[in-house]
Amino acid sequence: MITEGELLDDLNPAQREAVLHRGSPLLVIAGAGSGKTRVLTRRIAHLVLTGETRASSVLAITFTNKAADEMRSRLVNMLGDEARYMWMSTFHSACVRILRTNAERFGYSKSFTIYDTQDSRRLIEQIEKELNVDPKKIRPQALLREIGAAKSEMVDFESYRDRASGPFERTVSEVYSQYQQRLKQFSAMDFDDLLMVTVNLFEACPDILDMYRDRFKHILVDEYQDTNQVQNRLVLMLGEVHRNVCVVGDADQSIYMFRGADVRNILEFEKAFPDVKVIALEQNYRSTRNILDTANAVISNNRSRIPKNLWTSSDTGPPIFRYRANDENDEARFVSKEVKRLVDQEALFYSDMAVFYRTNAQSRALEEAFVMEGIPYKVIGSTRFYDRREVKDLIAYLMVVANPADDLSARRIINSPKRGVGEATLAKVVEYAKANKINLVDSFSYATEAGVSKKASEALAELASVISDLVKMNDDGAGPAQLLATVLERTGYRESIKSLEVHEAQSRMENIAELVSMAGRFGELQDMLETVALVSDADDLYDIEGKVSLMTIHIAKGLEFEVVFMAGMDDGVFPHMRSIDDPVQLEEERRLCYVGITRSKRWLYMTHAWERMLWGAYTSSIPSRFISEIPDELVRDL
DNA sequence: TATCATAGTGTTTTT
DNA sequence: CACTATGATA
Repeated sequence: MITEGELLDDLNPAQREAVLHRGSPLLVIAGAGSGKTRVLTRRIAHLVLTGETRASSVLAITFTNKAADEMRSRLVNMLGDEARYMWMSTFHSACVRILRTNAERFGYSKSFTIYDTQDSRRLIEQIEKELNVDPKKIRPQALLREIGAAKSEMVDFESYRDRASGPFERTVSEVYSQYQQRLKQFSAMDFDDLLMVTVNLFEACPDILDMYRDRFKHILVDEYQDTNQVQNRLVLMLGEVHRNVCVVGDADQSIYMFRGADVRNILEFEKAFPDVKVIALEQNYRSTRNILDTANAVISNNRSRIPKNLWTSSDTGPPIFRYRANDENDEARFVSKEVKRLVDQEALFYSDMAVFYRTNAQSRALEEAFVMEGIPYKVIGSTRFYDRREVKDLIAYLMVVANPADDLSARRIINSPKRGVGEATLAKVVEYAKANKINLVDSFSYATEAGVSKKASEALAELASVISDLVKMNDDGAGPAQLLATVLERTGYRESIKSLEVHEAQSRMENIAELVSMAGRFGELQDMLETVALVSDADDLYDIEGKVSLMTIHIAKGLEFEVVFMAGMDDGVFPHMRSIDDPVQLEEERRLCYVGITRSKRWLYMTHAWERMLWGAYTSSIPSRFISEIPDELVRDL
């Protein structure tokens, strides 16, 4: 176990102050690379080590599950097993935990289902059709976005209805209301509900709120600049009594406005707690001076910004390298050659390097070039493993087993694998379920009564019997892996894949195998489904050993690399077209650029292409304005 | 009902 | 271009 001295020894005065401060709320303004994670970890360790707080009274919120796991394992190293009792997770995971414990108090089943964005979109599209709204004219995504925005400001569908004006908002209002009713009926919640419903729960049941307020003696939140209003509300609610709230953030790294994040929460925090202690961490330990100067030069172009002076005592380092490529293939070739050269001449490892881009689509050309050069790489993010068709299909079976009220998942499995159930059959069972007020899954056994053809009703009866067996197995304690194996065999899912094209079949089987092996790590179905619903792209960061990492800049937040390539530095790509004529959004793009630059410890490359394949046609572009914001003397052309 | 071909349509970023 | 939605045909 670590000693108190060791905890504080290698900290600078500001960091130490942040670790030691007591007695009032604390706001740590932490510049990029200033050691905020270290401060957060040490602060928690110090609280527990000195006996001031028990680990189980600590609530620490991070941006990703991965970050939470890392912090927890560091704390376990410092404090021993007691650290395992800390609440350390994302807002979403913490809320799920609270909601599961108290679900019955507000009319949801304890085994409520969590819908991801894709599920929500499907449900909304379904509702649009029922309401005779053309999903082509008003895209489900647009509705979901609007509904999500409302939820992140805690506007429920009743209040939305009251304030709706104009045709669009009235449509949204109708869909929103239907959507919520349906979610409730299915005992399901979407991402935004997890947060909003928790706040509602606390408001409706003061005794529950008091319980958690009392329990969490210390609350710590990382990446505060990326919290939205509901999250802010949760923190303020929970922290109100003990007031031992410590939040860490950097307004210059706020890059999730589009998701409802509100930098003003940092200011709100100061307003909510007038006696707040503010500590600024301004020494950067990560990057060379050239990189820091570059970052500072770029970000200083943001007008709505509180100036800050991030400094470093490290060496000047290499200049920023710029390459002007003919097209995206030339750009990718340059990057791959340079990666090779750095490995050969600078004795760097592949895992020291990362390539960042603005949009996932840009990874393609890079991947091709890497394959060509034989460079090992890993694309982080892009299509989530759990979003793959076959994976979602199989998980839908498990979701129905865990929560039979989940009609959306029932709809998904009704004809996958294909069992001769089409639109007509679906309509009949849906109608039957509605008329008899039963779950859609339960209607499968009454297909004949519902007027379904003999062939289809036989298929549905068989499906119903498989599901009831699965439910029984689950009750008897069979693990998720065993359930999956049963689904694969009994439903003919495995068999159905054989009819696919060889390459496709192989890739699907691989994914299924991975899913089954992942399921094997869980004893409880519910645990598995929860993990599946809440893991993010960024949580996928294992397995980069010996590989170059490719990712969007958003995912790169919080990471650092010896060498960073920022590809696609073209006006229109980055900053993105849709942000260019809105000053507010342009500033967010610039912060994103700042985040990218500050990920680099030593080498930074920016590449741009004069021509780029876009929507199947070559489009010409000019270098990103962000490049021209870097002082010339820091840049070297290659 | 399934399958195939064709048309149309859309691409930011994600817990 | 790549994906999906739609519609004609078996």
